[in-house]
Amino acid sequence: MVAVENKIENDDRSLVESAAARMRESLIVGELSPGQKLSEHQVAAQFGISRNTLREVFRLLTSQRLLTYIPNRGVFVAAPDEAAVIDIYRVRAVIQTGAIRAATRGHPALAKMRRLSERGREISLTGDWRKVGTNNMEFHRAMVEICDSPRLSTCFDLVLAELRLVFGQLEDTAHLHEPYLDLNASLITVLDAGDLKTANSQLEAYLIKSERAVLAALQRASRHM
Amino acid sequence: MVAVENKIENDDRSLVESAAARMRESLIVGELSPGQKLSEHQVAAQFGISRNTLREVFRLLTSQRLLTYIPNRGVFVAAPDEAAVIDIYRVRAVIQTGAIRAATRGHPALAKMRRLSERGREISLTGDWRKVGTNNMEFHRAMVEICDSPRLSTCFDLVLAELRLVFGQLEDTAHLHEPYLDLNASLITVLDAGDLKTANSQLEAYLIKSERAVLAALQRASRHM
DNA sequence: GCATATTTGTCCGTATGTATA
DNA sequence: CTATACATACGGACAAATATG
Repeated sequence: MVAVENKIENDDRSLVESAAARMRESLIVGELSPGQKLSEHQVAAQFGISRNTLREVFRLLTSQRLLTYIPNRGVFVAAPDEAAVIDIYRVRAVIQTGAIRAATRGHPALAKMRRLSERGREISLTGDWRKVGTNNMEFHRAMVEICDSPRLSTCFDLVLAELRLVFGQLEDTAHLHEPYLDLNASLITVLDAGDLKTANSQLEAYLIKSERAVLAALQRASRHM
Repeated sequence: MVAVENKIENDDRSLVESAAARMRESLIVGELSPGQKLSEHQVAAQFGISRNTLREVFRLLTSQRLLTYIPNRGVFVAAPDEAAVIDIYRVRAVIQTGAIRAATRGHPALAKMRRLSERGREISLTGDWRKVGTNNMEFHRAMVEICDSPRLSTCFDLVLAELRLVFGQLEDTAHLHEPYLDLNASLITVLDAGDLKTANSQLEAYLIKSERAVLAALQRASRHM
């Protein structure tokens, strides 16, 4: 049902943390379908950990909104609906416009963004759209780093992970990221020039466009079920 | 050492959730000192729950930054330092200015803010500064509700809880809240008038002032130890 | 609507490793 | 350096809630 044989060097962390990381990855790449029930017994066996330890993992991922707890019924893979998507983009708007407002010329995060933007173009040539998507997320993650705020970055990571959960529900992640390569490139050019006003309007345009695309794809997906 | 005999009607939730709520309250009101080690055995006995259950509670509160995990050493009450305070106010600035930018006349949250502001004045007359502080937090919490974003509100609640942890370290919470009654009242007046520009500059003034006061108090407190 | 099987919620005992006096 | 204390993790147990036939 699910691939869990990745024992990829997680020994530096505690068992519950490494297991949480593994399950987090499974969730993000879409190996588990949203709404799916996760049996304690079964998952514990798959991950090779005890039920007690697994319950700690569940608590962690539930607090990150990747899993959903229903009392006396167990945990389920979170299934972000349209309301969730709308809310996620609301969070993004607030945090990312805040980031741009905080942008100062020469900030390390800007260089990182430029690097990621260029790398995104390279990846797009290979046609690996999943990687393009991941790269795009890293680009926006770097944008938030302009704030130099670990707490804002953590909060942002949470909603991004949730968003990837949504992408996992969709089939065609291709055109969900491709059109934004140009926008991202333009954004850093404007930012480097210090034109925060234009940068913010471009960002808002991006967010609206992206939100609409995700919502439309989500509605298509839910209709096909 | 710590009062834990409050079995105040927590039966509707699961054991771990009610225990987490109780411990959360203990942390926020300052019953436990920052940096203090929390022995699994001891705390489990005090709360009347098993160590397994307690560990789930610890995971929850750790993800909320109220506790700190040190591998193989256990959990400790989080001790937010100056860097944390600075970061907290950075988050507040981004989220709360975002909230004000989203303010529309007649939004329910504005009415709530007005109610809380007036209530704050009443409480201040009694001289119960702890309650004034709590009221002030609720005021700002209501401000974030303008966004109509559960995720932003949750994120904001997290940093507010952390901030209360800081207050727990200080003795004189009195003048940490009193001067802001006027500012809050003024803020809603300006917001009701729809003058977002002025509202934001007043908010920024508040945040800077408050941050400086907290930082100063924190430095005084750390010197006295 | 009932009886039964399954699963969650919670606890205990215990073995092992890690940190500290 | 040894001993003690403690965190980490496991497996088993049982009641209560839920799902199933």
